[in-house]
Amino acid sequence: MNQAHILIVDDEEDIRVLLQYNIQKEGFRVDAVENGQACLDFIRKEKPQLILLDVMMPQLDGIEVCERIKADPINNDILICFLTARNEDYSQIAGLDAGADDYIAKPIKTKVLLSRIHAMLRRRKQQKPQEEKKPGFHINREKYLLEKDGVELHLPRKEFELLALLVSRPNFVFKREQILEKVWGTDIIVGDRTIDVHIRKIREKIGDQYISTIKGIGYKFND
Amino acid sequence: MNQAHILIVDDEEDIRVLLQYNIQKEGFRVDAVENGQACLDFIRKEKPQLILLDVMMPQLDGIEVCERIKADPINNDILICFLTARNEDYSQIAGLDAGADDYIAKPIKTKVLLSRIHAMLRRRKQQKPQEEKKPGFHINREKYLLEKDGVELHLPRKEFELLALLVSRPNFVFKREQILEKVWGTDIIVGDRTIDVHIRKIREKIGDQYISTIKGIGYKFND
DNA sequence: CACAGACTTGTTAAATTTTTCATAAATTTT
DNA sequence: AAAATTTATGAAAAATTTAACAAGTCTGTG
Repeated sequence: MNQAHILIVDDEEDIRVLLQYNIQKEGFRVDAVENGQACLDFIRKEKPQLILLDVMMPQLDGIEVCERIKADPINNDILICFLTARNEDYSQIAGLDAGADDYIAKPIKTKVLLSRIHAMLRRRKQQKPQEEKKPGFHINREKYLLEKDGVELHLPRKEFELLALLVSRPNFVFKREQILEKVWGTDIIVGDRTIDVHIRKIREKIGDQYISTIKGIGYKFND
Repeated sequence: MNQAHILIVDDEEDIRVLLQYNIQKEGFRVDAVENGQACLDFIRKEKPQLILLDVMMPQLDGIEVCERIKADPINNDILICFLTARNEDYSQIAGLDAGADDYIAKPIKTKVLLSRIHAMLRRRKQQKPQEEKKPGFHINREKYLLEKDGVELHLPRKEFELLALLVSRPNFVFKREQILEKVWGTDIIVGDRTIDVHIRKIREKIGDQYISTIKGIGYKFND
Protein backbone atom coordinates (compact mmCIF):
# COMPACT_ATOMS: atom_id res chain seq x y z
CA MET A 1 0.00 0.00 0.00
CA ASN A 2 1.69 3.13 -1.19
CA GLN A 3 -0.61 5.61 0.48
CA ALA A 4 0.68 8.56 2.48
CA HIS A 5 2.94 7.54 5.32
CA ILE A 6 2.15 8.78 8.81
CA LEU A 7 4.20 8.50 11.99
CA ILE A 8 2.64 8.64 15.44
CA VAL A 9 4.75 9.71 18.40
CA ASP A 10 3.17 9.34 21.80
CA ASP A 11 4.34 7.87 25.07
CA GLU A 12 0.96 6.37 25.95
CA GLU A 13 0.47 2.99 24.37
CA ASP A 14 -3.32 3.23 24.44
CA ILE A 15 -3.25 6.33 22.32
CA ARG A 16 -0.71 4.94 19.90
CA VAL A 17 -2.75 1.82 19.31
CA LEU A 18 -6.01 3.69 18.97
CA LEU A 19 -4.67 6.24 16.54
CA GLN A 20 -2.78 3.71 14.49
CA TYR A 21 -5.85 1.55 14.16
CA ASN A 22 -8.12 4.36 13.08
CA ILE A 23 -5.70 5.94 10.68
CA GLN A 24 -4.73 2.66 9.11
CA LYS A 25 -8.38 1.91 8.58
CA GLU A 26 -8.54 5.05 6.48
CA GLY A 27 -5.97 3.53 4.18
CA PHE A 28 -2.81 5.24 5.34
CA ARG A 29 0.46 3.59 6.05
CA VAL A 30 1.09 4.14 9.75
CA ASP A 31 4.02 3.63 12.09
CA ALA A 32 4.19 4.50 15.76
CA VAL A 33 7.01 5.15 18.19
CA GLU A 34 6.90 5.98 21.86
CA ASN A 35 9.28 8.84 22.40
CA GLY A 36 11.04 11.77 20.82
CA GLN A 37 14.36 10.08 20.37
CA ALA A 38 12.77 7.13 18.60
CA CYS A 39 11.01 9.60 16.34
CA LEU A 40 14.25 11.30 15.37
CA ASP A 41 15.85 7.92 14.74
CA PHE A 42 12.92 6.86 12.65
CA ILE A 43 12.96 9.81 10.30
CA ARG A 44 16.64 9.37 9.72
CA LYS A 45 15.74 6.18 7.91
CA GLU A 46 12.31 6.95 6.52
CA LYS A 47 10.53 10.09 5.53
CA PRO A 48 6.88 10.03 6.50
CA GLN A 49 4.67 12.68 4.97
CA LEU A 50 3.16 13.55 8.31
CA ILE A 51 4.06 13.18 11.96
CA LEU A 52 1.47 13.28 14.74
CA LEU A 53 3.55 14.43 17.64
CA ASP A 54 2.54 14.41 21.26
CA VAL A 55 3.65 17.58 23.01
CA MET A 56 3.92 16.22 26.51
CA MET A 57 6.42 13.43 26.65
CA PRO A 58 9.13 12.55 29.15
CA GLN A 59 12.67 13.60 28.29
CA LEU A 60 12.40 15.12 24.82
CA ASP A 61 9.13 17.01 24.54
CA GLY A 62 7.23 17.45 21.31
CA ILE A 63 8.20 21.04 20.75
CA GLU A 64 11.86 20.21 21.09
CA VAL A 65 11.48 17.30 18.67
CA CYS A 66 9.65 19.50 16.22
CA GLU A 67 12.34 22.13 16.30
CA ARG A 68 15.03 19.59 15.69
CA ILE A 69 13.18 18.08 12.79
CA LYS A 70 12.46 21.38 11.16
CA ALA A 71 16.04 22.50 11.69
CA ASP A 72 17.19 20.12 8.98
CA PRO A 73 16.10 21.27 5.54
CA ILE A 74 15.98 17.67 4.42
CA ASN A 75 12.82 17.39 6.45
CA ASN A 76 11.21 20.40 4.89
CA ASP A 77 8.53 18.28 3.33
CA ILE A 78 7.46 16.58 6.51
CA LEU A 79 4.27 17.91 8.03
CA ILE A 80 4.04 18.01 11.79
CA CYS A 81 0.83 18.05 13.75
CA PHE A 82 0.90 18.41 17.51
CA LEU A 83 -1.30 16.42 19.80
CA THR A 84 -1.80 18.60 22.81
CA ALA A 85 -3.68 18.24 26.00
CA ARG A 86 -2.77 21.68 27.14
CA ASN A 87 -5.25 24.22 26.11
CA GLU A 88 -3.05 27.01 27.23
CA ASP A 89 -2.61 29.48 24.50
CA TYR A 90 1.07 29.58 25.04
CA SER A 91 1.76 26.01 24.14
CA GLN A 92 -0.37 26.25 21.07
CA ILE A 93 1.44 29.25 19.79
CA ALA A 94 4.83 27.90 20.75
CA GLY A 95 3.99 24.81 18.78
CA LEU A 96 3.13 26.70 15.68
CA ASP A 97 6.22 28.85 16.14
CA ALA A 98 8.34 25.75 16.36
CA GLY A 99 7.25 25.04 12.82
CA ALA A 100 4.30 22.74 13.31
CA ASP A 101 1.67 22.79 10.61
CA ASP A 102 -1.34 22.15 12.80
CA TYR A 103 -2.31 20.86 16.19
CA ILE A 104 -5.14 18.80 17.57
CA ALA A 105 -6.40 19.03 21.12
CA LYS A 106 -6.91 15.91 23.17
CA PRO A 107 -9.14 14.11 23.69
CA ILE A 108 -8.98 13.30 20.03
CA LYS A 109 -12.06 12.48 18.03
CA THR A 110 -11.40 10.24 15.10
CA LYS A 111 -13.55 12.19 12.73
CA VAL A 112 -11.80 15.40 13.53
CA LEU A 113 -8.41 13.80 13.34
CA LEU A 114 -8.96 12.28 9.93
CA SER A 115 -10.41 15.43 8.54
CA ARG A 116 -7.38 17.36 9.72
CA ILE A 117 -5.01 14.82 8.26
CA HIS A 118 -6.64 15.02 4.89
CA ALA A 119 -6.70 18.79 5.08
CA MET A 120 -3.02 18.97 5.86
CA LEU A 121 -2.02 16.64 3.07
CA ARG A 122 -4.14 18.60 0.66
CA ARG A 123 -2.71 21.86 1.79
CA ARG A 124 0.84 20.70 1.52
CA LYS A 125 0.32 19.72 -2.04
CA GLN A 126 -0.77 23.20 -2.90
CA GLN A 127 2.16 24.76 -1.15
CA LYS A 128 4.71 22.71 -2.99
CA PRO A 129 4.59 24.46 -6.32
CA GLN A 130 5.14 27.78 -4.56
CA GLU A 131 8.49 26.71 -3.26
CA GLU A 132 9.99 26.69 -6.74
CA LYS A 133 13.18 24.79 -6.30
CA LYS A 134 16.25 25.78 -8.18
CA PRO A 135 18.09 22.92 -9.72
CA GLY A 136 21.42 24.70 -9.40
CA PHE A 137 21.51 23.68 -12.94
CA HIS A 138 21.54 25.68 -16.09
CA ILE A 139 21.84 24.93 -19.76
CA ASN A 140 23.86 27.56 -21.50
CA ARG A 141 23.28 27.30 -25.21
CA GLU A 142 25.59 30.11 -26.13
CA LYS A 143 28.60 28.57 -24.52
CA TYR A 144 27.25 25.16 -25.28
CA LEU A 145 27.82 23.97 -21.81
CA LEU A 146 26.20 23.12 -18.59
CA GLU A 147 26.53 25.13 -15.42
CA LYS A 148 26.07 23.10 -12.31
CA ASP A 149 26.67 24.63 -8.90
CA GLY A 150 28.85 27.21 -10.56
CA VAL A 151 30.97 24.62 -12.30
CA GLU A 152 31.02 24.66 -16.06
CA LEU A 153 30.75 21.29 -17.67
CA HIS A 154 31.16 20.47 -21.31
CA LEU A 155 29.04 17.79 -22.91
CA PRO A 156 29.33 16.43 -26.45
CA ARG A 157 26.63 17.47 -28.83
CA LYS A 158 24.15 14.61 -28.55
CA GLU A 159 24.48 14.38 -24.82
CA PHE A 160 23.99 18.11 -24.58
CA GLU A 161 20.90 18.13 -26.76
CA LEU A 162 19.40 15.22 -24.92
CA LEU A 163 19.96 16.74 -21.52
CA ALA A 164 18.74 20.11 -22.74
CA LEU A 165 15.55 18.49 -23.90
CA LEU A 166 14.89 16.83 -20.58
CA VAL A 167 15.75 19.93 -18.58
CA SER A 168 13.46 22.05 -20.73
CA ARG A 169 10.51 20.45 -18.97
CA PRO A 170 11.40 19.16 -15.54
CA ASN A 171 9.28 16.25 -14.35
CA PHE A 172 7.78 15.74 -17.75
CA VAL A 173 8.29 12.21 -18.97
CA PHE A 174 9.70 12.18 -22.48
CA LYS A 175 8.92 9.04 -24.37
CA ARG A 176 11.70 7.34 -26.28
CA GLU A 177 10.00 8.21 -29.54
CA GLN A 178 9.83 11.84 -28.60
CA ILE A 179 13.46 11.87 -27.64
CA LEU A 180 14.47 10.31 -30.91
CA GLU A 181 12.41 12.77 -32.84
CA LYS A 182 13.65 15.83 -31.05
CA VAL A 183 17.29 14.97 -30.67
CA TRP A 184 17.97 12.83 -33.69
CA GLY A 185 15.25 13.98 -36.05
CA THR A 186 12.71 11.95 -37.95
CA ASP A 187 14.94 10.88 -40.80
CA ILE A 188 17.79 9.39 -38.85
CA ILE A 189 17.23 5.94 -37.52
CA VAL A 190 19.24 4.74 -34.61
CA GLY A 191 18.78 1.78 -32.36
CA ASP A 192 17.14 2.01 -29.00
CA ARG A 193 20.38 1.32 -27.14
CA THR A 194 21.73 4.61 -28.30
CA ILE A 195 19.48 6.54 -25.99
CA ASP A 196 20.43 4.40 -23.02
CA VAL A 197 24.08 4.90 -23.60
CA HIS A 198 23.78 8.63 -23.81
CA ILE A 199 21.69 8.71 -20.69
CA ARG A 200 24.32 6.72 -18.90
CA LYS A 201 27.11 9.04 -20.02
CA ILE A 202 25.14 12.05 -18.84
CA ARG A 203 24.50 10.38 -15.52
CA GLU A 204 28.17 9.61 -15.13
CA LYS A 205 28.92 13.28 -15.54
CA ILE A 206 26.17 14.98 -13.54
CA GLY A 207 25.15 12.28 -11.07
CA ASP A 208 22.41 9.71 -11.04
CA GLN A 209 19.84 11.65 -9.09
CA TYR A 210 18.82 14.04 -11.84
CA ILE A 211 17.42 11.70 -14.45
CA SER A 212 14.80 9.09 -13.64
CA THR A 213 13.90 6.14 -15.79
CA ILE A 214 10.22 5.48 -16.27
CA LYS A 215 10.28 1.95 -17.42
CA GLY A 216 8.39 1.25 -20.59
CA ILE A 217 7.93 4.95 -21.22
CA GLY A 218 11.05 7.03 -21.20
CA TYR A 219 13.06 9.42 -19.06
CA LYS A 220 12.54 12.58 -17.09
CA PHE A 221 14.56 15.24 -15.39
CA ASN A 222 13.81 15.74 -11.69
CA ASP A 223 13.76 19.21 -10.28
CA MET B 1 -8.71 47.00 -0.67
CA ASN B 2 -11.07 44.29 0.45
CA GLN B 3 -9.97 43.54 3.94
CA ALA B 4 -11.63 40.59 5.61
CA HIS B 5 -14.88 41.13 7.41
CA ILE B 6 -15.17 39.65 10.88
CA LEU B 7 -18.18 39.25 13.14
CA ILE B 8 -17.91 38.93 16.90
CA VAL B 9 -20.67 37.22 18.85
CA ASP B 10 -20.45 37.42 22.62
CA ASP B 11 -22.87 38.29 25.33
CA GLU B 12 -20.36 40.14 27.45
CA GLU B 13 -19.95 43.71 26.39
CA ASP B 14 -16.42 44.00 27.77
CA ILE B 15 -15.21 41.25 25.57
CA ARG B 16 -16.98 42.53 22.49
CA VAL B 17 -15.42 45.92 22.87
CA LEU B 18 -11.98 44.59 23.60
CA LEU B 19 -11.94 42.20 20.69
CA GLN B 20 -13.43 44.67 18.29
CA TYR B 21 -10.86 47.25 19.21
CA ASN B 22 -7.91 44.95 18.83
CA ILE B 23 -9.02 43.36 15.62
CA GLN B 24 -9.95 46.63 14.02
CA LYS B 25 -6.52 47.94 14.89
CA GLU B 26 -5.12 45.12 12.80
CA GLY B 27 -6.97 46.51 9.82
CA PHE B 28 -9.98 44.23 9.66
CA ARG B 29 -13.55 45.31 9.24
CA VAL B 30 -15.31 44.23 12.41
CA ASP B 31 -18.91 44.03 13.60
CA ALA B 32 -20.17 42.74 16.90
CA VAL B 33 -23.49 41.40 18.12
CA GLU B 34 -24.54 40.20 21.53
CA ASN B 35 -26.40 36.95 21.02
CA GLY B 36 -26.96 34.02 18.74
CA GLN B 37 -30.20 35.26 17.24
CA ALA B 38 -28.64 38.57 16.33
CA CYS B 39 -25.81 36.65 14.70
CA LEU B 40 -28.18 34.65 12.53
CA ASP B 41 -30.03 37.80 11.58
CA PHE B 42 -26.79 39.52 10.73
CA ILE B 43 -25.52 36.90 8.36
CA ARG B 44 -28.78 36.86 6.53
CA LYS B 45 -27.89 40.34 5.35
CA GLU B 46 -24.11 40.22 5.25
CA LYS B 47 -21.55 37.52 4.75
CA PRO B 48 -18.52 38.01 6.96
CA GLN B 49 -15.50 35.88 6.16
CA LEU B 50 -15.10 34.88 9.76
CA ILE B 51 -17.25 34.66 12.88
CA LEU B 52 -15.78 34.63 16.36
CA LEU B 53 -18.47 32.84 18.26
CA ASP B 54 -18.77 32.56 22.01
CA VAL B 55 -19.83 29.09 23.01
CA MET B 56 -21.54 29.97 26.28
CA MET B 57 -24.37 32.31 25.70
CA PRO B 58 -27.88 32.52 27.15
CA GLN B 59 -30.69 31.10 25.00
CA LEU B 60 -29.01 30.07 21.78
CA ASP B 61 -25.55 28.71 22.54
CA GLY B 62 -22.62 28.90 20.16
CA ILE B 63 -22.70 25.30 19.06
CA GLU B 64 -26.34 25.57 18.14
CA VAL B 65 -25.68 28.74 16.21
CA CYS B 66 -22.77 27.15 14.42
CA GLU B 67 -24.81 24.17 13.37
CA ARG B 68 -27.54 26.34 12.02
CA ILE B 69 -25.10 28.42 10.05
CA LYS B 70 -23.31 25.47 8.60
CA ALA B 71 -26.58 23.76 7.78
CA ASP B 72 -27.13 26.23 4.97
CA PRO B 73 -24.74 25.65 2.11
CA ILE B 74 -24.86 29.33 1.31
CA ASN B 75 -22.72 29.85 4.36
CA ASN B 76 -20.15 27.32 3.33
CA ASP B 77 -17.53 29.97 2.90
CA ILE B 78 -17.93 31.44 6.36
CA LEU B 79 -15.25 30.46 8.82
CA ILE B 80 -16.32 29.93 12.39
CA CYS B 81 -14.02 30.13 15.35
CA PHE B 82 -15.29 29.33 18.82
CA LEU B 83 -14.40 31.29 21.87
CA THR B 84 -14.49 28.88 24.72
CA ALA B 85 -13.73 28.86 28.40
CA ARG B 86 -10.55 27.15 29.42
CA ASN B 87 -10.36 23.40 29.80
CA GLU B 88 -13.62 22.52 28.24
CA ASP B 89 -12.14 19.88 26.03
CA TYR B 90 -15.43 18.38 25.22
CA SER B 91 -17.03 21.53 24.04
CA GLN B 92 -14.06 22.25 21.88
CA ILE B 93 -14.29 18.98 20.11
CA ALA B 94 -18.04 19.16 19.86
CA GLY B 95 -17.51 22.54 18.33
CA LEU B 96 -15.31 21.18 15.63
CA ASP B 97 -17.85 18.48 14.95
CA ALA B 98 -20.49 21.13 14.63
CA GLY B 99 -18.45 22.43 11.73
CA ALA B 100 -16.28 25.06 13.35
CA ASP B 101 -12.93 25.71 11.76
CA ASP B 102 -11.00 26.51 14.91
CA TYR B 103 -11.42 27.52 18.50
CA ILE B 104 -9.65 29.78 20.91
CA ALA B 105 -9.62 29.26 24.66
CA LYS B 106 -10.39 32.10 27.00
CA PRO B 107 -8.83 34.14 28.41
CA ILE B 108 -7.91 35.41 25.01
CA LYS B 109 -4.51 36.81 24.32
CA THR B 110 -4.53 39.33 21.54
CA LYS B 111 -1.40 38.03 19.93
CA VAL B 112 -2.79 34.54 19.81
CA LEU B 113 -6.12 35.69 18.53
CA LEU B 114 -4.68 37.66 15.67
CA SER B 115 -2.31 34.89 14.71
CA ARG B 116 -5.20 32.47 14.57
CA ILE B 117 -7.33 34.80 12.54
CA HIS B 118 -4.58 35.22 10.00
CA ALA B 119 -3.96 31.50 9.94
CA MET B 120 -7.59 30.71 9.28
CA LEU B 121 -7.96 33.23 6.53
CA ARG B 122 -4.76 32.04 4.93
CA ARG B 123 -5.96 28.49 5.06
CA ARG B 124 -9.27 29.40 3.56
CA LYS B 125 -7.61 31.10 0.66
CA GLN B 126 -5.65 27.98 -0.12
CA GLN B 127 -8.61 25.70 0.14
CA LYS B 128 -10.80 27.59 -2.24
CA PRO B 129 -9.28 26.53 -5.53
CA GLN B 130 -9.21 23.01 -4.23
CA GLU B 131 -12.93 22.75 -3.81
CA GLU B 132 -13.54 21.96 -7.43
CA LYS B 133 -11.72 18.69 -7.22
CA LYS B 134 -13.82 15.83 -6.04
CA PRO B 135 -11.76 12.75 -5.56
CA GLY B 136 -8.42 14.19 -4.48
CA PHE B 137 -7.32 11.92 -7.19
CA HIS B 138 -5.73 12.87 -10.43
CA ILE B 139 -4.12 11.09 -13.33
CA ASN B 140 -1.18 13.08 -14.57
CA ARG B 141 -0.22 11.85 -17.98
CA GLU B 142 2.65 14.23 -18.40
CA LYS B 143 4.47 13.08 -15.35
CA TYR B 144 3.06 9.65 -15.85
CA LEU B 145 1.90 9.37 -12.30
CA LEU B 146 -1.03 9.46 -9.99
CA GLU B 147 -1.56 12.30 -7.53
CA LYS B 148 -3.53 11.41 -4.47
CA ASP B 149 -3.84 13.58 -1.38
CA GLY B 150 -0.66 15.31 -2.30
CA VAL B 151 1.26 12.11 -2.69
CA GLU B 152 2.72 11.26 -6.05
CA LEU B 153 2.53 7.64 -6.96
CA HIS B 154 4.20 5.93 -9.86
CA LEU B 155 2.48 3.00 -11.54
CA PRO B 156 3.93 0.71 -14.20
CA ARG B 157 2.57 1.17 -17.68
CA LYS B 158 -0.23 -1.37 -17.82
CA GLU B 159 -1.46 -0.55 -14.36
CA PHE B 160 -1.35 3.12 -15.19
CA GLU B 161 -3.26 2.72 -18.42
CA LEU B 162 -5.85 0.50 -16.82
CA LEU B 163 -6.45 2.86 -13.95
CA ALA B 164 -6.50 5.84 -16.29
CA LEU B 165 -9.20 4.14 -18.30
CA LEU B 166 -11.38 3.48 -15.28
CA VAL B 167 -10.87 6.96 -13.89
CA SER B 168 -11.74 8.53 -17.21
CA ARG B 169 -15.38 7.63 -16.57
CA PRO B 170 -16.08 7.33 -12.87
CA ASN B 171 -18.92 4.97 -12.01
CA PHE B 172 -19.08 3.61 -15.53
CA VAL B 173 -18.67 -0.14 -15.59
CA PHE B 174 -16.08 -1.21 -18.12
CA LYS B 175 -16.58 -4.71 -19.42
CA ARG B 176 -13.61 -7.00 -19.52
CA GLU B 177 -13.71 -6.98 -23.29
CA GLN B 178 -13.60 -3.23 -23.37
CA ILE B 179 -10.70 -3.13 -20.97
CA LEU B 180 -8.75 -5.60 -23.05
CA GLU B 181 -9.43 -3.67 -26.18
CA LYS B 182 -8.51 -0.28 -24.77
CA VAL B 183 -5.52 -1.23 -22.69
CA TRP B 184 -4.07 -4.17 -24.53
CA GLY B 185 -5.32 -3.57 -28.03
CA THR B 186 -7.17 -5.90 -30.34
CA ASP B 187 -4.20 -7.84 -31.62
CA ILE B 188 -2.68 -8.87 -28.33
CA ILE B 189 -4.24 -11.83 -26.64
CA VAL B 190 -3.89 -12.34 -22.93
CA GLY B 191 -5.78 -14.51 -20.52
CA ASP B 192 -8.62 -13.19 -18.44
CA ARG B 193 -6.69 -13.54 -15.19
CA THR B 194 -4.33 -10.85 -16.34
CA ILE B 195 -6.89 -8.15 -15.77
CA ASP B 196 -7.61 -9.38 -12.26
CA VAL B 197 -3.99 -9.36 -11.36
CA HIS B 198 -3.50 -5.81 -12.52
CA ILE B 199 -6.59 -4.69 -10.69
CA ARG B 200 -5.24 -6.28 -7.56
CA LYS B 201 -1.91 -4.52 -7.89
CA ILE B 202 -3.60 -1.19 -8.36
CA ARG B 203 -5.78 -1.81 -5.33
CA GLU B 204 -2.73 -2.67 -3.27
CA LYS B 205 -1.28 0.67 -4.15
CA ILE B 206 -4.24 3.03 -3.92
CA GLY B 207 -6.55 1.22 -1.54
CA ASP B 208 -9.47 -1.08 -2.10
CA GLN B 209 -12.22 1.46 -1.89
CA TYR B 210 -11.68 3.02 -5.29
CA ILE B 211 -12.29 0.15 -7.66
CA SER B 212 -15.39 -2.02 -7.46
CA THR B 213 -15.83 -5.42 -9.04
CA ILE B 214 -19.05 -5.98 -10.91
CA LYS B 215 -19.16 -9.70 -11.05
CA GLY B 216 -19.74 -11.19 -14.46
CA ILE B 217 -19.29 -7.80 -16.10
CA GLY B 218 -16.17 -5.90 -15.22
CA TYR B 219 -14.84 -3.12 -13.04
CA LYS B 220 -15.55 0.50 -12.27
CA PHE B 221 -13.94 3.43 -10.52
CA ASN B 222 -15.97 4.98 -7.69
CA ASP B 223 -15.92 8.70 -7.27
C1' DC C 1 47.68 8.55 -42.11
C1' DA C 2 47.11 8.05 -37.37
C1' DC C 3 44.82 9.67 -33.51
C1' DA C 4 41.17 11.26 -30.50
C1' DG C 5 36.79 12.15 -29.39
C1' DA C 6 32.01 11.36 -30.51
C1' DC C 7 28.60 8.34 -31.74
C1' DT C 8 26.54 3.85 -32.50
C1' DT C 9 25.76 -1.06 -32.03
C1' DG C 10 25.54 -5.63 -30.12
C1' DT C 11 25.85 -8.60 -26.20
C1' DT C 12 25.09 -9.91 -21.71
C1' DA C 13 23.44 -8.94 -17.10
C1' DA C 14 20.20 -6.93 -14.06
C1' DA C 15 15.93 -5.10 -12.94
C1' DT C 16 11.20 -4.57 -13.50
C1' DT C 17 6.94 -5.56 -15.50
C1' DT C 18 3.67 -8.62 -17.34
C1' DT C 19 1.60 -12.92 -17.65
C1' DT C 20 0.37 -17.50 -16.29
C1' DC C 21 -1.15 -20.92 -13.25
C1' DA C 22 -2.96 -23.32 -9.26
C1' DT C 23 -5.85 -22.75 -5.57
C1' DA C 24 -8.95 -20.31 -2.45
C1' DA C 25 -12.82 -17.47 -1.79
C1' DA C 26 -16.93 -15.30 -3.19
C1' DT C 27 -21.06 -15.01 -5.85
C1' DT C 28 -24.59 -16.62 -8.88
C1' DT C 29 -27.22 -20.27 -10.87
C1' DT C 30 -29.48 -24.49 -10.73
C1' DA D 1 -27.76 -26.69 -0.72
C1' DA D 2 -24.98 -28.14 -4.31
C1' DA D 3 -22.95 -26.97 -8.56
C1' DA D 4 -21.15 -23.80 -11.57
C1' DT D 5 -19.23 -19.58 -12.48
C1' DT D 6 -16.40 -15.87 -11.54
C1' DT D 7 -12.98 -13.31 -9.11
C1' DA D 8 -9.10 -12.88 -5.56
C1' DT D 9 -4.74 -14.33 -4.08
C1' DG D 10 0.01 -15.96 -3.90
C1' DA D 11 3.85 -17.57 -6.12
C1' DA D 12 6.54 -18.18 -9.98
C1' DA D 13 7.66 -18.15 -14.81
C1' DA D 14 8.05 -15.46 -18.91
C1' DA D 15 8.73 -11.41 -21.26
C1' DT D 16 10.15 -6.93 -21.62
C1' DT D 17 13.01 -3.20 -20.76
C1' DT D 18 17.04 -0.91 -19.26
C1' DA D 19 21.97 -0.84 -17.52
C1' DA D 20 26.53 -1.95 -18.21
C1' DC D 21 30.20 -3.20 -20.87
C1' DA D 22 33.09 -3.71 -24.82
C1' DA D 23 34.06 -2.95 -29.30
C1' DG D 24 33.46 -0.92 -33.77
C1' DT D 25 32.46 3.13 -36.93
C1' DC D 26 32.81 7.65 -38.20
C1' DT D 27 34.66 12.33 -38.38
C1' DG D 28 37.75 15.92 -38.19
C1' DT D 29 42.47 17.30 -37.00
C1' DG D 30 47.25 17.53 -36.74
